[in-house]
Amino acid sequence: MRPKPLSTQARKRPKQARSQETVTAILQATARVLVDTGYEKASTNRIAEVAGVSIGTLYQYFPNKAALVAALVDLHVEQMRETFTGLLRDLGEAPLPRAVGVMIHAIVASHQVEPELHRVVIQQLPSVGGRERVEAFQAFCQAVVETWLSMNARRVRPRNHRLAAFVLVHSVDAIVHAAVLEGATFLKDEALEAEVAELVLRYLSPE
Amino acid sequence: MRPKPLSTQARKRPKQARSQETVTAILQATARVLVDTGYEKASTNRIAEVAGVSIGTLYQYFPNKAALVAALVDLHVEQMRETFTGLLRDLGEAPLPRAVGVMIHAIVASHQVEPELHRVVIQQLPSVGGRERVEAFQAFCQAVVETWLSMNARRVRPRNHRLAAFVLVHSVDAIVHAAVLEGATFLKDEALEAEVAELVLRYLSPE
Amino acid sequence: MRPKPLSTQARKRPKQARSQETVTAILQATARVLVDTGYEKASTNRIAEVAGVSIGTLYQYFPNKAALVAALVDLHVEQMRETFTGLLRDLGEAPLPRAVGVMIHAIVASHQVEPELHRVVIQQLPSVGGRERVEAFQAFCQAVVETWLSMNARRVRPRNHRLAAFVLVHSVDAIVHAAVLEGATFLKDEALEAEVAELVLRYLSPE
Amino acid sequence: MRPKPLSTQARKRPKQARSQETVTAILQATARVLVDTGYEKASTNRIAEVAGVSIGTLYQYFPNKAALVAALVDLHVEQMRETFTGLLRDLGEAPLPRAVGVMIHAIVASHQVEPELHRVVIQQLPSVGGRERVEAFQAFCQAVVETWLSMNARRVRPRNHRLAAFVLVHSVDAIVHAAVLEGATFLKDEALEAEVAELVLRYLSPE
DNA sequence: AATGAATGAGAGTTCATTCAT
DNA sequence: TATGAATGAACTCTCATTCAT
Repeated sequence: MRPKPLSTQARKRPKQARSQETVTAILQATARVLVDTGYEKASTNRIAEVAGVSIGTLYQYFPNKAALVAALVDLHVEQMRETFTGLLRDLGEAPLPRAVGVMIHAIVASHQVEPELHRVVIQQLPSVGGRERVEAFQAFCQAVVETWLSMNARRVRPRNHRLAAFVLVHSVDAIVHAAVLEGATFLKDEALEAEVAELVLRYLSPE
Repeated sequence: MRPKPLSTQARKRPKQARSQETVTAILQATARVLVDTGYEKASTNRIAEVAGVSIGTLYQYFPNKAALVAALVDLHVEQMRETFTGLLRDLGEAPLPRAVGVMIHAIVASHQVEPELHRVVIQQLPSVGGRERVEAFQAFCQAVVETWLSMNARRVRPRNHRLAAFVLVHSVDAIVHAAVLEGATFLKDEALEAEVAELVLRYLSPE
Repeated sequence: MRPKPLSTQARKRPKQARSQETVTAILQATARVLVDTGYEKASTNRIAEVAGVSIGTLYQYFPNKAALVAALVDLHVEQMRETFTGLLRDLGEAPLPRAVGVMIHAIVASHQVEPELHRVVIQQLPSVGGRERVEAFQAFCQAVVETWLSMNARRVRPRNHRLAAFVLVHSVDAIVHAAVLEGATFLKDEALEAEVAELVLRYLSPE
Repeated sequence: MRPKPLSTQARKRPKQARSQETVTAILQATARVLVDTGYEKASTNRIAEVAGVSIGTLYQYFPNKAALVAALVDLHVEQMRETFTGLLRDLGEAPLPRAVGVMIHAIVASHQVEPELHRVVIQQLPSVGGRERVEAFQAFCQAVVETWLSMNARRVRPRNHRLAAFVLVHSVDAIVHAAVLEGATFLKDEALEAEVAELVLRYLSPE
């Protein structure tokens, strides 16, 4: 007997074009159902129905519900990461205020990729297969910030870069989260983004 | 399907001592099962069993699962609120650094009331009956901070007190959350608390 | 979290009279469905339906299908055992031919307790939970015969009593089985029983 | 439900060499999967995979699962039959003890052709397509024995040859079965075979 | 006030089988 | 002749909830 496939791994890599479309359809349906009905009420049968495939087809590609959701979260996190890193190119020698502005904007932007899906992912997903993937993204952001702090050590006040990265990423993240979840009245004008910049700059400034 | 009861309110207010004990036992069992097995696997039958009470008895006091969880969350939030406000007495005329230190400590302390339960409440609870109650506590904190800012308007830099309260509460909250969830290596020494104080003080300082 | 109940153990011991009836009804329904449709097509839903209880009730008493069938087999084997031992009292000092006749008759009789159910149990049950229980009965019969041989060592030819018991019990058992399964044309007249007695007596006779 | 195909017959007789190999691969895979995972867990998809063939190809040669298993059982029974008859040549005028010894050995040997597969076939196969084929082999053995009894009528005691064949074949068969299934500790030394010969000879001996 | 047996919709998942390519 | 994506009925089992006692 073969070992049971690890619960959150995809079942097979589709080879034909048709299957690729099917997988895409299933993941899109998963996102939609998750957003519409929440995780609790999102059943695999419903997802298959929305995807326009039979339940059997769904299970050909995903061994269980957790794996299905995990795949979707992976996709989402990957998109956030791309958006984030894409906005961070050429940051090296920018002056402090500009650098901070860019980084904050990158975080904000990465949270605005499919914000409704993001809300569900953050708020409702059970630990297994969901949350840790998002936390991995946060860890990645922290690493980026910590690296940047080290590279600009002479220009910033904090000496413990890891601690500073921890403080900064969580602060900014939380504020952005909250703003996104509140329906974004704050986010639309740039007051919030500026205020966050103020927070960060003052925290980093030598003196 | 039978029509779903909509209420999240408790069914009856027990007046006799014995009933009160029963309710307490049920809520404690709910907390334990929630912590032990997570929300997904916490069934009402299991909770009744752990409480040493029949399932029928449980439903005499709580009309449905949501109400049960809601009552537990209410209790928890109430304890957080008490801890929080308890630490905030006589803050009126304290100098800025001390006032900030006290407030930060109050937030930290309120998060350390039954931290395991807190983790479950924050991470796993479905919207209904759980999250909005926690958010209500955050809103309360924000109101407190906003009030304090207004009362100390001359001594602090930000002019938009609502925005500042939003920024501060979410920042501090998120950092504390994260620290609690990470197993609290940071929290034990006071480095983190000091760093957060730095963040807030610099944000508030005029010029 | 409690350890998962071993797969073939019953779930709870019913305390009220009503539940005892329910359990009986479920087991009877299991027997009927097993006989009517065979093991493969016997679904738990069908069994519950025939028993006149809901599927949930069935699962209150039996944690899974295997446990349900196992309980039924236990009951059946117990009845066979009672029939068998009931016919064996006062065998002690009977002359050889009479003793052999009685034992053979006991085996035949024990196979005629609900022969249709017996057929299903023997022919169709998957290893888990079914077969080994029947094999335990065979082992029991072997032990009885071996004991009897030892107690009558002077009167019988074979010296290796364990081997002799093995040979005898399997022979008689198989012949009876086959006769039962073939629709019992042989069994009705006593020719077969006499012939088996011949086989055994000749095997046991000293010289 | 689509109408279920009723046939147990193979779909087409492969004529080309390649097809023949494919069929062989499928049947070998069936045997392996049956032995490894048991009948319950043996799925046609799994068999096709093990055979290194697509599920579609499997269904080109076998109209359904029953036919597939039936073909395998046919093969197995055919091999048993060949082994059996192969050892029975030139039995005609052999003295009684030798003849009996040869026949018993033939039965034992025929049960040792792929004993693991035999176990599965005997223990696990559902009636349809499996069991009756094995019973056909038993009937064949009975016919052989009955014929031999008739041809040696003067030398043997029993007058009802059909009944005697029934008794003998089932006895020997059962003992051999049981020995094979028990892991064959008895079978290895020849004590068992000798004891069975004793049983049979005494049963057949005139007076 | 307390019990616990009973309910049953609906969940996740499997697998024999088909058919367009 | 071979492929493998797609199908969907049917399965086992859970759990929030009710109600007669």
